[in-house]
Amino acid sequence: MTQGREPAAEPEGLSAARVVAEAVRIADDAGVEGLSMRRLATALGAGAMSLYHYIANKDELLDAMVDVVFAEIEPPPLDVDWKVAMRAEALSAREALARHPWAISLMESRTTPGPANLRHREAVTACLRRAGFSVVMATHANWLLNGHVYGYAMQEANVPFDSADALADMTEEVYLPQLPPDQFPYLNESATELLAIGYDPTQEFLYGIDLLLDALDARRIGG
Amino acid sequence: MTQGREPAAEPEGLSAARVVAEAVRIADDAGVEGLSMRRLATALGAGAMSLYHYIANKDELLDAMVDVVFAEIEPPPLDVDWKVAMRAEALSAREALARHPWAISLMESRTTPGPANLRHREAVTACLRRAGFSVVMATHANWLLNGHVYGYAMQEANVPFDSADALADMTEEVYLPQLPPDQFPYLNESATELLAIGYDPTQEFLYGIDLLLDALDARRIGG
DNA sequence: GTCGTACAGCGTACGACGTACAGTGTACGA
DNA sequence: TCGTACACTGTACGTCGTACGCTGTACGAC
Repeated sequence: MTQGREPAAEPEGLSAARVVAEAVRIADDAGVEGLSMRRLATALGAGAMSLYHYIANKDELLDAMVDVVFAEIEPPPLDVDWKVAMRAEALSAREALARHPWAISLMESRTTPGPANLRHREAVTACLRRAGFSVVMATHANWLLNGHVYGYAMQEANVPFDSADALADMTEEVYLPQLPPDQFPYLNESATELLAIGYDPTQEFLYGIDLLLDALDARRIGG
Repeated sequence: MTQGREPAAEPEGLSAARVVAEAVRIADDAGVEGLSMRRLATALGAGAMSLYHYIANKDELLDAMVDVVFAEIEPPPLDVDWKVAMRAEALSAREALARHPWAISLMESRTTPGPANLRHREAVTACLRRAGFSVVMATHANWLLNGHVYGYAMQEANVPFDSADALADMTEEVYLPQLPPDQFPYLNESATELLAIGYDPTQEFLYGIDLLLDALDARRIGG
């Protein structure tokens, strides 16, 4: 058996970072349900049990994967207006979640935040506090903005189309027929009109973020 | 073997509704990961494979379970101001998700809405349209309000304490020690201050809903 | 040079899982 | 009396996470 310092043909032998990175890659193109310890090990040119030298169990692996996603979110820049900064942060978060669609479902079940998560939260809180938010108002803002990012990602997952055209086709052929006007007059009307104007749900994210930032700005002092 | 019209000692023999209801009960006190077809069957006094006469597969069961949760959400009452109505609806949704914590993680992965889901969406859309929202503005409102409910539920799942006291204890003993002031000055400050004033994250939901309703009201006409 | 120890990795095995398949007894219409 | 349909089940297969005990190698101490 090939052992010791020559794993197979891989860069440098195993390591926690390499294990987690490969897990992310697999989840990216097969989903979390497609990520098994055996498959992960095979992709790394190793046996399944070797992974347990770097991670305690699969749950810890999932924790680490979520933290990788948090590490990809750009913290809000500190040299611009807070609204511009938080808008950029939210967009970056939305992009990270779009790159790793599995992350949103994992985040729900993970209760202990990883280091990248903490670092990111610190940066966001710093941005808000420096902009004049009180601790309580910054907490409100954090809950609202994060909630928008997560809530949008969840709803987007239920309408999984990458283009407005694809969504339009699907609406016409699948959704609308399920919405007879006598049973669902308002949904039918909405679907019809949105289809006609070439509706693109991507805009919803920005609409919401801007609405939230404006509303928070108005309540920034006082609260 | 006891067969035919006398299952065991259960109400009326199996049925899709009974299977789904029992699945919800099991998930309520053991989580989705504690729900297996064998366990569900045992709880119903049946063999595992009997379930497949009422549901095609486990995925379809999960779809049906999610729809049960939607059925529990009170539609917005039509005889009051739209803000009051939507506030009540959001609260009801938040309560349903709190009763069934597993639902939020399932909703992410389910793409085909069940009948209760559709009925509920129809009622919400009706409420908004009658309040003067255009189709597009109603869509904005829907995304935002739903997003808030889901996003809040997700964040709440990461801070799983039923009382402000329990959260305070945990903050003092576990969270704060992980936030040294030199590394996380702002998070440390926030945790300390929130701890001092007896912060209760439950209020965040209402704060967010009211902010959203006010902001949407201002944009109701035009948009 | 020899040896003890620590480390990295692996093979096997166990008890769960979802579910395909091939039955089984009973009720009921003909 | 019989055929068929129905409600239900036992067994078995392939997969999962992972406990356990084994390997070969590197390296410091002597």
